[in-house]
Amino acid sequence: MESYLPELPEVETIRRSLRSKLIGQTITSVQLHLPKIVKMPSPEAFIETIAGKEIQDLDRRGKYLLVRLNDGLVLVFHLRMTGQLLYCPAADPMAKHTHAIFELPNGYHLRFVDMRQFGTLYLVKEEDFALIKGLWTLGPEPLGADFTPESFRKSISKRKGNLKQVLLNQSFVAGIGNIYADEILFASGLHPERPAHTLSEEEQERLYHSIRKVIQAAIDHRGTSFRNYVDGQGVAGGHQLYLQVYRKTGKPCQSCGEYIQRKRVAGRSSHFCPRCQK
DNA sequence: AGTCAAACCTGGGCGC
DNA sequence: TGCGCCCAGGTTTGAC
Repeated sequence: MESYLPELPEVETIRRSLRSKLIGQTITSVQLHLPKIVKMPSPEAFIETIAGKEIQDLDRRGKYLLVRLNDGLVLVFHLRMTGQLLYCPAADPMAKHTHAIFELPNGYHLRFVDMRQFGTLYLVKEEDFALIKGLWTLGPEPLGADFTPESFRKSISKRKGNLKQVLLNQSFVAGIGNIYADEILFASGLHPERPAHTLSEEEQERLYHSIRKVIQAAIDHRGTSFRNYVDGQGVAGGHQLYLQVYRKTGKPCQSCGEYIQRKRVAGRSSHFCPRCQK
């Protein structure tokens, strides 16, 4: 079945694929088949408030997708592990695990599908973003202008814990999950268990540039697909062809030929080259 | 306060 | 062939 992790590059790919389709359309109504996915407001208020609202823009912060509506309202999606957003004709057969259906006036649907039911929806005013703690406490966008080598060095030198933990911490930098954390650490030649505060200036610099390089490359490749993940228009990503360590346990390192190892770090499976990453 | 594990879920993959 | 078990993973929550 669908298997992928929606990290920043995947959510950005979904945003880009849906933006021109949705802007200017009015949400006629919403069918909520699994009410618990709506965290704010109540499912009843959610259904009532969203009807008749016009989609003005699609934005993204970290792994959150922000659908900006009129009246200052924002429909916020977090896809967690298996959430999908599909834009399709209303007549298309309903996929299993379709939990919310947004009906559009052009005869299309925007459907939220999520096998594991972890994904969450919110409908809030922009001024109430602070009510969504995970969104409010997000760190800088890795490709944003305020994520600079200087701010990065300052921030990471103060962090306790190892590099894997720090990269997965959304308040340190937004949007990195398990796949890209491992790929970033390989690209920078740093071991996932390396304490963050022990990096030399040169290593800090390398890590900073690897974060930007890996995330940008994954966006350029339209995200990473395992099995049959597709974006909002049914197009698969291509970055899985470029992965160096994630799910490559026992395969030779592309750089030195040593076998890629897997180890549990920070409660997550971590893949790395024991020779290249120090 | 800071670290860690459990909880939420389903389906794939494994051993027997 | 099929059953039962374990695992994946982001984030929040609760325990020590």
